[in-house]
Amino acid sequence: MREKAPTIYDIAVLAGVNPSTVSRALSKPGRISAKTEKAIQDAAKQLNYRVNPMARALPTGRSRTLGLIIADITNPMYFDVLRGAERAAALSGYTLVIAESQESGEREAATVERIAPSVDGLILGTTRLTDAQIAALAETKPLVVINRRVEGAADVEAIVPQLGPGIRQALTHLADLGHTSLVYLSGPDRSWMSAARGEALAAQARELGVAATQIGPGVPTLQGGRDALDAVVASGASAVFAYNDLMAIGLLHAAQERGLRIPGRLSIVGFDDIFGSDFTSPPLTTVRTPLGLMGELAARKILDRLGEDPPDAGPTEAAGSPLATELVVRGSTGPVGD
Amino acid sequence: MREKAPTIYDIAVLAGVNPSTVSRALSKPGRISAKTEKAIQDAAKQLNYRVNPMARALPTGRSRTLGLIIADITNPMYFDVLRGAERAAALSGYTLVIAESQESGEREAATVERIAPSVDGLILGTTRLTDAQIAALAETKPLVVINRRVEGAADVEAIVPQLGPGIRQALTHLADLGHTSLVYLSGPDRSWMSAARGEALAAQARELGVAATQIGPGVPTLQGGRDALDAVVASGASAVFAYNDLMAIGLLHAAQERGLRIPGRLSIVGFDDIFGSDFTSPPLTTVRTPLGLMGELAARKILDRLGEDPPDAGPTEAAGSPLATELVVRGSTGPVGD
DNA sequence: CTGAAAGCGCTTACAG
DNA sequence: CTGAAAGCGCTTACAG
Repeated sequence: MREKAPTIYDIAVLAGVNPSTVSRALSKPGRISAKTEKAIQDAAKQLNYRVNPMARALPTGRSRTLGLIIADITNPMYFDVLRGAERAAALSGYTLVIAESQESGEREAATVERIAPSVDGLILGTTRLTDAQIAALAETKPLVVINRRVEGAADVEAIVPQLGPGIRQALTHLADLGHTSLVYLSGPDRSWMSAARGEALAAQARELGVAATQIGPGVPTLQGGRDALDAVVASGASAVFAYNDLMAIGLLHAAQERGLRIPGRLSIVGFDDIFGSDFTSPPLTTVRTPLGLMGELAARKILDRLGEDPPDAGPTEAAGSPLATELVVRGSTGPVGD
Repeated sequence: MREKAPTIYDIAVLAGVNPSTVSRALSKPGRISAKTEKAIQDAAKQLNYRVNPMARALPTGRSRTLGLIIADITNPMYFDVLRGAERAAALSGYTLVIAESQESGEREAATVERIAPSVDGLILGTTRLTDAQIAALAETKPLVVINRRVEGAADVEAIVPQLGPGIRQALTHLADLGHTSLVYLSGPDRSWMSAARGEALAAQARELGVAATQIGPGVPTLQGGRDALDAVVASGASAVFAYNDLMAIGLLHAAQERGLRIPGRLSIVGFDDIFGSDFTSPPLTTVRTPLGLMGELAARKILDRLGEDPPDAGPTEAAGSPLATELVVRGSTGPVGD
């Protein structure tokens, strides 16, 4: 029922040339005499030829495929990363393979084993692998990690947003509103990014002369945010930064259920600006992370290492500091004690 | 720097057998004498051998890869579909390739061209292809479409949720609250699912003796929901079903900004129960679509056609009617005129 | 510029 | 049960 697809041999017969010439004409146009090339193109069109990617992959060792591994596909943090990576890959004719590691280091290792052999490069979203494991993987093929820095592994590229600008803006915004003390509700202990946010916050708060304490660690979910309400209130701070938007939203809801006015009684700031963070009432003020760009950049770095030229200098490059965070002011922050 | 991976020839030498025996031992264990198999396994382990998926794909014509194509990766409707499909694929040792068609039929066709040759089966999320195009594709390899029915193409599997239960529950819920007239805010004209929801709603409303009108078409986004507020109010209905949650949430926000109490003045029901639909105040009442299951089922159907046995009879099968929708009652519906 | 040949790493009839 | 051989559909030195 399914008739077999035409091959370069069929084209060769039709165009009256050798199969190797067909291969050349199709894979590196321009290196062949114009008329031979045209005859081959015509024959290919006539036969409705499509190159067989598996057959091409064997001699070249390249599958033109990139892998993206994330802990939880439905974590909204990764929607934009996924989109950015997919678009960048598609622009270079690459295909994105995705796999979920489901929150466990062992599963992640198994997932990597499964995916790695068939991709030309790998992007690790939320990785729980050790630095050593990551470094070993990077020996094998181009590797980029997101939201984490790997020490002592020169060939592991890290895509980490620049926290400074967004945090500075947020702090200034709160100071302008009269806040003099704030608290950071941290995320998981093992989260590299949670620590980075806490440290950046503390450092800049010090500079601006506002008091900053830290509570946690918390689970990076809505429920984790809800659970932290008591501790947040107990901290006495008038403003809180949650590790991520999910926690911020959970906290917002819990606070409102207890009758605390937001932002009157408590100003809340999240991180990332995930989908849905503007659905709440009041909508969430948050430090936006350029997730889409991060995904795009991750894919581009791998493509560069694979020797693929950028399809064209998109608007991305134009931005001076593409990975800068920025404050998105919405309704969950306001004058202190309002 | 990157040393080349061991092959079955290396194993063959080490184990003192023919490469073809290695191939058999590795790809169909049990068909080989126990001790030879053990020797081969040991050698493979010692060399840290991994089968080369591209090399395996060439003679077999199977890449052990499934493709999922959706219009917009960041449409939350597809998060769970994606997850369900990825998990089902992973359970059978398959890998999921994903690609975005970006809302255009032509791009979708191009994307399909790019993906199809390297996958063993294809899942079409939001497809804009014509029935004829879909039928033609299905000649090539196993194909499943989601949220759409394709006429006259016996080999195209369609995964469509069962609208009846959820809609019946919603209608009963509203009737119990005293609502006697409702309006359906439809989605895009060309959306198969928008029409299906409208028809199911109209039919069941008739049965229950509640008046149902329809307005639209609308754009299936937050803004589309906002834009429909005037028309919804003008309809005079006390309750509105929006085509999807995004529109429902947009409508909710616009209504509140105009000072309409929700649900006092207007009860709002969405469809799908996407991520974030419980972030609003009041949280959204919605007809949940079993998106994750749909993705899982889509992948399973393809795997079945590829001759892969179900890894084990998971809880999924247990459910009598796995694709039934169900009402999730939250705060956006209430007594009429409250 | 193009042909003839070898090879990529597997799988699978075909023999024995 | 296992070996020897051919083949999957490409690519790429090597000649000419």
